[in-house]
Amino acid sequence: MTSEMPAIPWHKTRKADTRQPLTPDALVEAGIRVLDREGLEGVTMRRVAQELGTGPASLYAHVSGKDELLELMLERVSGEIRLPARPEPERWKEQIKEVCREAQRVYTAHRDITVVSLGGIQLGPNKLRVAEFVVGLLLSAGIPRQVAAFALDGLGQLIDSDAYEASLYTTKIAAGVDVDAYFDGVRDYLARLPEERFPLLRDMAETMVHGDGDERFEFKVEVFLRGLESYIER
Amino acid sequence: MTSEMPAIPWHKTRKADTRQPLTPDALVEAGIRVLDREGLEGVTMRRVAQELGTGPASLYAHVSGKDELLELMLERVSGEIRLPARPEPERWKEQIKEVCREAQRVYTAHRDITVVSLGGIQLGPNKLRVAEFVVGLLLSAGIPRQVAAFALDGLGQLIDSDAYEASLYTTKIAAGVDVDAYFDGVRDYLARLPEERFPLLRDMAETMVHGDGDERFEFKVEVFLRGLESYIER
DNA sequence: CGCGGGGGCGAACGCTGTTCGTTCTCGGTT
DNA sequence: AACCGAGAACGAACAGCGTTCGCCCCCGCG
Repeated sequence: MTSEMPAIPWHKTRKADTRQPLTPDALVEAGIRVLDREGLEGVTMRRVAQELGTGPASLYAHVSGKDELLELMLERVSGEIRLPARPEPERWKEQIKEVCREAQRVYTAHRDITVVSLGGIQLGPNKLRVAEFVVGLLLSAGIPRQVAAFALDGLGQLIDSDAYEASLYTTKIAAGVDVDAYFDGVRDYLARLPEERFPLLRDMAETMVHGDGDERFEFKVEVFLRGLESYIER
Repeated sequence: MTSEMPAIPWHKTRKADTRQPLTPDALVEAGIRVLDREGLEGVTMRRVAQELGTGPASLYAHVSGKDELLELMLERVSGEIRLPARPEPERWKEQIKEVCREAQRVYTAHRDITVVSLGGIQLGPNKLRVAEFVVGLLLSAGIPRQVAAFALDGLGQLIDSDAYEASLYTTKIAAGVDVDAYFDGVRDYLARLPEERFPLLRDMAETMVHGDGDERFEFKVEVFLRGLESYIER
C-alpha cells in the first residue's frame, strides 16, 4: 500500500477532468442512463447527481427542477423515433401503424418514461416532428383537419398508456415476477366469478387474457384507424 | 377565555367517540376525503392518518401499504358509476357512450384517482360490473368475442388517460392557473413554428387547440366505436 | 381469573425534492 | 497586470415521504 503524500502546494489541485463538465445535455444523458438501469422511480436528483460525480444541489444550475429534467429526457428519447423516409398517402394506414409501433418500441425501451407524457402537452421539436408526419399522412388521406387534430391526441394516448403498461410488465419480469403465472391467476379468478352477476366475463375468461401486449396494441390502433377511415371525405 | 379544568380522576378519560373505530372502510373514506380536497399527491399515509385522528403506523393494521389503500379507493370510486337500467342492443353505441361519459364524470370528480388505474389490472367487483355491462352490449351488437375483449381494454385506456388529463387541468385551475391563457400560449407557439419544418402544425395551430376536453373525449370514443362497428359480423 | 394476541401508536430509518449560503473559477474590464 | 463580479459548484440542512420496530393496552377467550 502506497503511503499518502501531501499535495505539492504549487500544483493546482485539480480533480480528474475525466468527467464531463456538467451541461444540461450531460444531465439528460445521465438521467437516461439511470432511467434505463433502474426505471423512472430510480431517477432521483441524488441518483442523477451521483451518476455525474456530484451532489444534487449542483443540478439546479442547469435545470429548474426534476420536472424539467424529466421533460428534457422525454424529448431526447422522442428523438430516437425513426420515421418512414417519405409519406405514402396510398399506404397511410400502414404507415401510421409503423409509426405507432416504432414509438411504442422506443418508449418501451426506456422503461416507464411515458408517464411524463401523460402529464401534459409536449411541444419539443422531436415530438412535433412525429406529429407533423402523422398529421400530414392523415390529411393526405382525405381526413378533415379537425378530425386529424383530435386523432393526434387519441393516437398519442393509446401509445402512451400502452407503452406504460408494457413497461410495467417488463419491470415486473426484471424483478423476478412470473408474469405468465400472474395472467394464469387472472384467468382463473375471472373463471370463478359468480355466475349470476358476471356470466359474460366468467365465460370469456380465456378470451380476456388472450394475446400479448403487441397483439393488443396492434388491434387497438387498427380499430382507431378504421374509425378514422369513416371520416374520409369523398 | 375559560380556564383549563383538571380532568376528574375517576372519570375514565375517553377520547371523543365521534371518530369512527378505524376499519378498512373508514380508511378508504378518509382517503377519498383527502383525495377530493388535495388531489392524489396529497394522499399520504400521514395525511390520511391525521384525517382519522391517529398516526401513520396505525393504518398498517388494516391495509398492507399505500398501494393497497389506493386500489381500495379506486374500487370505491368505481362504485359511483351508474349504469343504464338495462342494455338496449339497438342503441349499443349510444349506451356505451353514456357509460364512458359517466365513468369519465365520476373519475374526474375525484381528481387524479385514475393514475391508479393505469398502474395495473383492476379486478374489484365495481370495475367488473361496468366491464360486464359493456361487454354484454358489444356482444349483443354482434361484435366478435375476441374483439369485444380487446375493445374493453381500449375504452378503458381512453377513459383513464382522458380523465387524468382533465383532472390535471382542474387541478391547475384550482391552483389559480389561467388555463385559457395557457392554451392561447400553446396556439401562438404552434403558429410561430418554423415554416419549413412544421408547415402543417403551424397552419393548424387554431385547429389543434380547438374544443374543450369533453368534446375531444366524445370524439375519440366515437372514432373507436366506429372502428368497432366495422367488426360486426352479419 | 388469567393470559395471549392483536390493534394502536410514538419514534425512528432511510429515502425524497428543494433551498440556503458559502466557496470557487474564470472571463472581461480597468 | 490586477481586480472584480457573475455564475457554477456544492455541503448541509429542511420538511416531508412510506414503512418498520417495539412497546403498551385492552378485549375476549379459555
